[in-house]
Amino acid sequence: MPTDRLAALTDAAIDVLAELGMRGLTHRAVDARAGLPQGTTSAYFRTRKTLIEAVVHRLADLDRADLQANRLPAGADSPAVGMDDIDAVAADIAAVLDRWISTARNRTLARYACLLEATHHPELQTILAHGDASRTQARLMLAAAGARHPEQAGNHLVACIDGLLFDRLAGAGARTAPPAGTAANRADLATAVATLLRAFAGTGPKGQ
Amino acid sequence: MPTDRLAALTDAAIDVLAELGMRGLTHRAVDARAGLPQGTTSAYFRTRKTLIEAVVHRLADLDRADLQANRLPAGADSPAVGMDDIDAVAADIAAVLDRWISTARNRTLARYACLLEATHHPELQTILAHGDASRTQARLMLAAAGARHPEQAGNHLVACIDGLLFDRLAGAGARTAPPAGTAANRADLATAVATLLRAFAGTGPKGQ
DNA sequence: CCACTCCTTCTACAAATGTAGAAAGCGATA
DNA sequence: TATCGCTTTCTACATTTGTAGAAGGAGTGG
Repeated sequence: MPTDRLAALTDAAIDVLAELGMRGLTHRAVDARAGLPQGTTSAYFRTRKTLIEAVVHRLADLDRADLQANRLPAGADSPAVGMDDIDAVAADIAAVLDRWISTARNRTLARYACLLEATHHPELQTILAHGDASRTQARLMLAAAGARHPEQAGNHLVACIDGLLFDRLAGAGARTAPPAGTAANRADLATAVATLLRAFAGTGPKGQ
Repeated sequence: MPTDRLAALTDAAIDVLAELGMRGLTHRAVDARAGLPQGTTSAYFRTRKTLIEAVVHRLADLDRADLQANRLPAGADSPAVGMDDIDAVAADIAAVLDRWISTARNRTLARYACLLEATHHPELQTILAHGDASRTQARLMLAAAGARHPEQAGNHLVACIDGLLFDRLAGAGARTAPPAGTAANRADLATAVATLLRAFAGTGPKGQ
């Protein structure tokens, strides 16, 4: 059954992509990273294109599973969401973000590499998965909180949260912000996210 | 005088980087893109590393010049900034962002490619330039507006604005948002940026 | 035991790439 | 004009990479 082998190869490819960049993603590098004999990747993914597509699909799957497991806490998208909940929701989101730059760092890096690649290879845009699910959730939540234009606000909100993520992953925040994986980082992210939630929900600020 | 030739090559390299990605950035590809005889890039940048470094420096320079030319309007960082100004400031920022995804798209794409590359090649992190200058400006502005933690808020603000940028460049916003270069896009960005400014300045929202 | 089928591993090879050095052009100065 | 120093162009070559196919097992049914 080649399915575990395929998964091993694809995961190795994600690591290679994260650590060596799109340029370093070669059949042989994946073999080495997976600890499998040379030629293995080439046998399973006859062309480089199929290898990249496999990576994209796996990333999409992982993200889907991740978001599924990390539903916002009960009621976050119900009309009864109040100001107190917002801090809780923000903390949850911050926890996810922090994991994405610490534990799941490689996956996140690989995703950004693929997003950039999708710019000149439109067929890769399956990676919408992440963005789309988040957007729906954001839209529902903001609508429930009484935002005036939940669709637009949701899009802006998700884009901004992704900005916080990328900043800590590859931007200046990677140097200036508290180290990934620490409570301080989660706290810092949580205040930012809370500010965003309040702002895009259209309710007053609580001070930062 | 090789300086214009160097500039031509580096600019061509930026275009190649934007259009073909890090993988497509080869000496020969740059030659072709610049319309110069094969071997030219190899003569000026003996190794690929120097070529990339040249690209990074050029991007940093261009960004510096851009930010210099696009200082926030008079008084934006003076204590007298009021709520009315915020919309004007937001519109200005939105205009810059819109240009970065329409006219200057290649430059922006190349910058993100380099940022990702800097993740595994720390010596490339000269690209701070953009982030740092923006951060300083943001911090000053927020401090003047009376934000409680201007440093932290400034960092968050810049990260979020970059998130809006990346979203339209390579994220879902590239498909869902109004087309780059249009007034509609600038307007959409402006409302998002205004919301952010108000939120991180700690002043009440005006509704989105 | 054999034949057949799959999965795995190895090998081959053309194309592309990084890099260095040779050749060629060209302006200035004696 | 001959020579020198420079920039530009061309050529060569070892590596790396993508891709295909051959060789080698290992299990299964006859």
